[in-house]
Amino acid sequence: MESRCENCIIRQFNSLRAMSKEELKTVSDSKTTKIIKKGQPLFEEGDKLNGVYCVRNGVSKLSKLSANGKDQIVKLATKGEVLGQRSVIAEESTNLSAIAVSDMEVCFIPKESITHTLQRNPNFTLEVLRHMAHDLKEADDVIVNISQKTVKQRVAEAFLYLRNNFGEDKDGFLALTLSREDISNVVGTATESAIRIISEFKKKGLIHTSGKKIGIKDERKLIEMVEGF
Amino acid sequence: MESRCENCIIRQFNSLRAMSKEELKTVSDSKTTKIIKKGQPLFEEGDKLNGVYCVRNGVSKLSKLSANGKDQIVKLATKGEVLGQRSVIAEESTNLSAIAVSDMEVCFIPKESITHTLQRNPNFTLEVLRHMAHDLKEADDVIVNISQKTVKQRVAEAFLYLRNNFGEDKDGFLALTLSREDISNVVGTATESAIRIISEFKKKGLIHTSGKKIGIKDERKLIEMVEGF
DNA sequence: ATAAAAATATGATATTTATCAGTTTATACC
DNA sequence: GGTATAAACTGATAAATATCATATTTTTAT
Repeated sequence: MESRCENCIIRQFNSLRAMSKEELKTVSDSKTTKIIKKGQPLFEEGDKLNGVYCVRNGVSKLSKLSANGKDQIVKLATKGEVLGQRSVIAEESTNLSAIAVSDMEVCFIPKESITHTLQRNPNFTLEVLRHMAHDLKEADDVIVNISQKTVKQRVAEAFLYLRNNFGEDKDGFLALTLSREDISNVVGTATESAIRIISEFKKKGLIHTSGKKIGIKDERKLIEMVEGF
Repeated sequence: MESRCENCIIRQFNSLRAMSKEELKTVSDSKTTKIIKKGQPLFEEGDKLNGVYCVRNGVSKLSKLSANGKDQIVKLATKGEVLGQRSVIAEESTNLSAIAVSDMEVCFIPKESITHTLQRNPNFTLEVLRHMAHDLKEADDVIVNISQKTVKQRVAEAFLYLRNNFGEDKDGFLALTLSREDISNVVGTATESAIRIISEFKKKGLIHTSGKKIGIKDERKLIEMVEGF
């Protein structure tokens, strides 16, 4: 199931699309495809990365460990996203861990092909820059959300975010199933608090659950809650 | 007091140093120098920016208004930093307001000279990318801090940050004096809470104050507090 | 299929933080 | 220099959230 980057559709969603044919060929020749099982790390905080990971399938959480031993999930990355770029560009060890929250298929691209292109192809560099500018804006939004919204609002927002970005299955449950602990780490709260709020939402008919699966039942009310009614 | 970018030392601290002589000349010919009084905005959230601001002197807060009417300060930018880059690069209106917290001298550089260079000079683009990668890392740290540390820890950290980045005056007060409200907006808490904590720190001998000026008295204990003792 | 382990759930309580109301102190303006 | 205005401060209280203890359910491994 080895395939060429030149034919990979995923590329259309990320900065690799700004590469020239030859550059892409080099990348394709040097890349290796990996299967990462749910729960396994792509890399861990502090690692020196020798390349970047292009996500072909599945979802990874990007998180950072705090002094008190809790993880904070900073971003959920899916198909098309390139992980580890920041570290390779800044030439420093990574500040985040990347752990699969579903089975993943990723391509590892050694940093040389990336840095080489960064130094020569301004279109590519600019494209990477645009993506990073977008990430930075999102990070600003997260900061404001965490500091100004209540835990309840943030949980509601997380569910809407999960549906908008990962969709639903046939039964109306969020396609990406996270553990309660992961949810609390996205939201930035204690696991028990997240669980309590999930129970409350369920009681109020905003969501329905089945095991760890969660489905959105009353989108309007969730949106109202996020906006502060 | 009109001067040329070619001779400006500030440039050494930011991505403009990666520009060629000719590019720098173009920038210099098109730039305008502005004096911004404390409290005045460079730009406001939602503005479409026609260029970037290179800070020659003074400090600006970058903040975002939340739904409940409180500002969250995301970053404090000083000498050498270039503001508005993200917006110009992504070609979208800015997500942050920039307001002077001390008198400032800035150079406004029309976006054309920036985008033109971005498309042609990969060194420059890469340099901008490196700076943005750094900002993104810092933003991640802020997210983790806000969500995992107590308000007390964050206030302590803010004081240490202010000293490390802006220094002290002859009397041992933080060189950058922020209002209590600004401090609370950096920390992400209610103004009264910040004030209460400042009083407490003073009582415990961790800091000393004079009017709105604050000085660090016991650095070790502040550091211990940040780390959770 | 069953035991063991892990995740989810709930209650009781403690702690942290926000809010509201009011006072004092500093700052700006005529 | 004196008054108006805003900022800083303090207390009382309410609300939000974390923590600890424990029960229940689900998952995993044998």
